[in-house]
Amino acid sequence: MTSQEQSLQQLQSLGYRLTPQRLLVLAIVAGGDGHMGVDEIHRQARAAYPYLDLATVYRTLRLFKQVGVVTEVDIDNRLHYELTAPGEKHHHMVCRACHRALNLSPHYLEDFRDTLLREFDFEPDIAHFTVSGHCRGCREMAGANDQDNDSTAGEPADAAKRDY
Amino acid sequence: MTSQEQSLQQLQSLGYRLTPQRLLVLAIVAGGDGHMGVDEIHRQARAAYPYLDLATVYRTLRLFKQVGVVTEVDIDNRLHYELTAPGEKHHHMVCRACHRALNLSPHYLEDFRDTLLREFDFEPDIAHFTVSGHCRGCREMAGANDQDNDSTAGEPADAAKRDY
DNA sequence: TATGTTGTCGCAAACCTTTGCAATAACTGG
DNA sequence: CCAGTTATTGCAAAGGTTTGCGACAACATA
Repeated sequence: MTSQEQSLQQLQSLGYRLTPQRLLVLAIVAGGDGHMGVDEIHRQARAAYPYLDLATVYRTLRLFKQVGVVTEVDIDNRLHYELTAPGEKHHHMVCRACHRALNLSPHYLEDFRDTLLREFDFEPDIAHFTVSGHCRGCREMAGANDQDNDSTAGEPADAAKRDY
Repeated sequence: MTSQEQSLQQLQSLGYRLTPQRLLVLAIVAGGDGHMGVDEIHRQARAAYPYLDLATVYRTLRLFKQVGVVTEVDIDNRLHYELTAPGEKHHHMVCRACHRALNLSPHYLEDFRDTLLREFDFEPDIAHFTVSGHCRGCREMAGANDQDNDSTAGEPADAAKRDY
């Protein structure tokens, strides 16, 4: 049984229905390499099934996330999704300057999770954990920038103070 | 010199202008207890200055965040802000079920930050760090729920599978 | 296969947040 | 104190995401 079939069976066993829309979205996310934007998923889905609504894509992906089939990554305030590969799970570090997403092994979060659970009875949602910050390249480029550079621009190299 | 005056002077020294709108928003955030929603800030601001636009409130808060004057907290996909109290800095754990925000001492994040910096040259944006998950009360209520319960409902206690 | 139940879809509208733009106001230098 | 520069505002519109609702379709049962 493939990973996709497992996901479908899991959905069904939880009482969710297997609709063509869901099969389609799952196939597309599984077919893409790495995280895909919602609009891209929608565009590809429309190619096969033109009536599929964007709202349905959002709902489907939200459901998939909830059952663990996909992992959600917030990149520059836009939702992206990738298949949750069992055995290759990872979290993400997203650079706020260049908006690239780097993978982060779960290993780095285990201690943190354990601490929160032990100290506060708080179970962090590490499954869809994303750390935002600045990657090496963009940090070098920005030079001796203080602490909280929140440049939302598309490209780095514009550390000017205008247009906050 | 009060903390607010310091903030204002910092803004000015960075080349930003001191406008009545900014003074007002700062005063309101400073006056509130804990994090405030944008709409609430806007509502209070309007009482004093009816023409103040919501977009200005957003822009002002974004600027304040960027300079470190306020801390941003994402609660249930809505932005909230609180004054960054020097010496009492803290991060947040936000429960996805009851949407309450708990404070988290920076101490718990230092190791994590150091590791990311050392291993990946990635500087996490811990200043506005928020961990989402489930708090004690909601975990007890949900019982033996598996892993990723993403109930977006307003109140707990409805762990039914409908309305994903 | 026919029928009932109810989860899901498409559509439209709402929500929160951001952005483009011309008019305005804060700061600078004279 | 006046004029020039340019950051900032208000407004309107867009952008990404969510939601209400009636029609529809997936699943179960017989």
